[in-house]
Amino acid sequence: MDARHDRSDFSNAKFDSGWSLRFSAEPAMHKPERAKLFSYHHRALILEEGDKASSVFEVLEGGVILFKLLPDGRRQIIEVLGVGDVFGLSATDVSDVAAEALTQVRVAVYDKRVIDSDAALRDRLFARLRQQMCALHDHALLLGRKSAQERVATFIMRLVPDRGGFACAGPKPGEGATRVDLAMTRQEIADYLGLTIETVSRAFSALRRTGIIAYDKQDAVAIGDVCRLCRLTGSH
Amino acid sequence: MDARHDRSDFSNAKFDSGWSLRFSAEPAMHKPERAKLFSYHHRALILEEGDKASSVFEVLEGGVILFKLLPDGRRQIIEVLGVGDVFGLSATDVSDVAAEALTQVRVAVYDKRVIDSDAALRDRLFARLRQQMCALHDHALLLGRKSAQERVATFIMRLVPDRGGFACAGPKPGEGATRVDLAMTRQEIADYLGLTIETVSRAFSALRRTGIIAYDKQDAVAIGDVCRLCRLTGSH
DNA sequence: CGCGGACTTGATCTGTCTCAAGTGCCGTGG
DNA sequence: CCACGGCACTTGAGACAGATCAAGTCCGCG
Repeated sequence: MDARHDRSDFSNAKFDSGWSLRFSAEPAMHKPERAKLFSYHHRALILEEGDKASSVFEVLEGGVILFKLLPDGRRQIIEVLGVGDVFGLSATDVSDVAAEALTQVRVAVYDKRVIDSDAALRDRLFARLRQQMCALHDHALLLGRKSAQERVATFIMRLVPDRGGFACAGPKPGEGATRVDLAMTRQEIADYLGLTIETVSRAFSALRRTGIIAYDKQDAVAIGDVCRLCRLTGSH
Repeated sequence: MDARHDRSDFSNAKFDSGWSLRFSAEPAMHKPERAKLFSYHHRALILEEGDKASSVFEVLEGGVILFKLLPDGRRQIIEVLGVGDVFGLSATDVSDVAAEALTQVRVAVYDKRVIDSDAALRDRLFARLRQQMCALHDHALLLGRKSAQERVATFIMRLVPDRGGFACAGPKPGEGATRVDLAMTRQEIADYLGLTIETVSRAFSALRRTGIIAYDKQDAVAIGDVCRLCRLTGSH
């Protein structure tokens, strides 16, 4: 292991923002006003790298992945977005990433002028952007410094609401196994975590073998002891 | 190599935003109004993970690195910031990253209320944030999918102004070797690129051996043929 | 001149990738 | 109802890029 900076008293546990993903529509979702609404089906391409995109997209329901391709076909999934997340704003008026629907998806598209004229909307989108920025920071740490096992453990933890982060609630007394829906294929998980599909598969198998997770359908995972999984993320 | 998605006709060259870094003060820098000004010397810690930070920091002169630590001491440098870049805004009012001065640095710190009341300032900071978001996207691709050699080549290219990106000017006729100042130690480069110091050193040595770069002092690099280096980044 | 810190280089180790078979499941058609 | 094909996933064996361990070298500074 390289890059050890001695801070043995230090843990970033309490600073981990503990963001997590939700694909189901928010019950009391902000009503989108002055926005165009679009729907996309599972796996539909919403935006390509280089598409003109000066508007802001907000996910109302479902999941979206943002990815980039290298000329030789290598793919990196940059962000996995859930309800409330935003995309489409790049430095230029051309998108720097491609966007694909992970599930059936509903999005609101706001014109630049609408955003300029609506302070509340702007604040909401901006707050979310800051949240996504933190997620990108976390993910850079994962991609640059975590082992395959730690990456997969971190990935699963991100799907558990209210756990593993900054304000982790701890296990609710008498709570059974937590169930999470991966909503991504092994290939997509691999492209997100900077691994190969085989390495991801082996990491899942290893977690299952040690009894930390269980699953029959491979995308519906039951976590017996969330804290035990959390300890494998490398962050705590 | 995994994750090949056949798009043989595709190149992301034209979408690469080609952001680059500048550490010297902008000649016609926006005059910071209603902001507190601070200076930090080389290697000074500006912000720690977990520090209260609800204000926005803007780099006026010099370079800043943002990084995260894992409890066992592994470090990942998340962003390398130059003049005009911003930091300090996280999802909560607590910083999710630490910030350190890479050089002698001058920063402006804006209070939240000042930003709310000044549309021009807000637009400027927001535009820069979008730019940094694109840089984070690019960097995720680098960390997740590029080889050591490609990472180092990409790193050096980012220090070359106006080249390798979206709107690459191409070589100026009659232009000699381009000189860039790395401004970072090998350890910092390694922590930024998700590699070890030895691997970074070997990559630099290999580039020198093949004549693509030259250097005496190890942080002052001369690039004979920028296009040749650019072809090693994996992006083009 | 001698020391320390940053870098380089070599030798070896190892985690992840690559290549190659599987296995399981689900939908289709006989 | 079952055979079939296709796709996603799993598993194993071996290769290899990059990490680790261990000397060096270079250079600035007291």
